[in-house]
Amino acid sequence: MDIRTLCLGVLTMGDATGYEIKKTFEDRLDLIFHASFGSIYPALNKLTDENLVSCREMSQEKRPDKKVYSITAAGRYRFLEEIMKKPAGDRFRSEYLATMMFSHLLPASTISQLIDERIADRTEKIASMLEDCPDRSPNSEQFMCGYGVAVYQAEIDYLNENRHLLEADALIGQRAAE
Amino acid sequence: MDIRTLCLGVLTMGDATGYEIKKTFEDRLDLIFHASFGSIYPALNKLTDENLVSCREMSQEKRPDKKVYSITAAGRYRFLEEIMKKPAGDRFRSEYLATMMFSHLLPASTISQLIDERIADRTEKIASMLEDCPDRSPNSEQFMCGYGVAVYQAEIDYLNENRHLLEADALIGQRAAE
DNA sequence: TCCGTTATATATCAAATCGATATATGATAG
DNA sequence: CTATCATATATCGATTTGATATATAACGGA
Repeated sequence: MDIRTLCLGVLTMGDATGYEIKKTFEDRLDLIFHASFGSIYPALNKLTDENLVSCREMSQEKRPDKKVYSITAAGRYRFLEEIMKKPAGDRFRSEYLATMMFSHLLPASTISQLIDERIADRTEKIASMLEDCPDRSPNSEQFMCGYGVAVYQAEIDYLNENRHLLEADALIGQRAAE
Repeated sequence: MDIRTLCLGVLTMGDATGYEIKKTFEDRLDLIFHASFGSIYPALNKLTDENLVSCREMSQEKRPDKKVYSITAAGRYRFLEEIMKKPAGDRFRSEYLATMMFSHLLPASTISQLIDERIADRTEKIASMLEDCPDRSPNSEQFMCGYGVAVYQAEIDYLNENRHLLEADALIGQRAAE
């Protein structure tokens, strides 16, 4: 499954421009699947070439022109083929956790600050998820929203209960450095 | 922070071959930072060119020759510089969750099976984490291990409590298709 | 008023990274 | 006897990132 496939998926939910697809990735899918402009625009061009989406250009007043994409019947079929495949394993990259892994090399104050910031960030993300995801949404979106909240809340709880492990390490490092 | 930096990080914990570094990523860092052979070997070559690591070749009986890498003083300094920087945001990609997002397009049996498999996988991962991460480990490793267990357990709990949301969607999709 | 930032919108490109493949040997399991 | 797994390194096409460029309008603060 690549970004082309995910663009098809977003388009099954309704027509959209490349910009709007990026917004959807940012707002609702970043927890699931990260994608940048540099991959979305080329993906849409290729999908258009393959007749999996159609594109109509619209000129706008007071806004740049835009290209609105619609998924075609062939596109829907292709998307179904793709999501029938066994999903590959998750791929995760967190510079934050990588930093924490080496907390014993950093000053205690830096570690504490990073943890505070993380908790604040996760708290914010939970709030915006709960706001954007009311009862009206389809079940799958509610599920995803709840999933995000559950995981982020687990992270917050864990940080609050175990931050002393890292803060102790950092203190030791600091003393050794003195 | 790139894979070169993380290789330096792994080498602060002791000398290792490229293969062993890959193992470390798989066994203990996959939750944190994904990396493949295709990026690790070139990373080590470049680090060697920059004198951030040194390399000694060792011929072995009954095993292929290997190259053991050690971090240099310059490497340690560079690594510290890198982890002092503000960490970039997490980058996540889960084909599994992407599939779940469109569960209403799939047969109910497929969804149920995927959820069962996910729970089994997470349960296994927790078990192996608890096994590999006893008290002897330094605080930061215990912290990471606990973090993984907490997040995976939250996922399992959430799936058990909310799988009906997706399974209901899939049933509806199935009826509509009939 | 002027200036910086944010939002809308598309496009491109070097650099980073993935994942598959190739090569070689020994051990272990079925 | 054969298949698979573990050790070990290397390469390469394809994918993806993240930064940058371009253009216009709105909005708020100094």
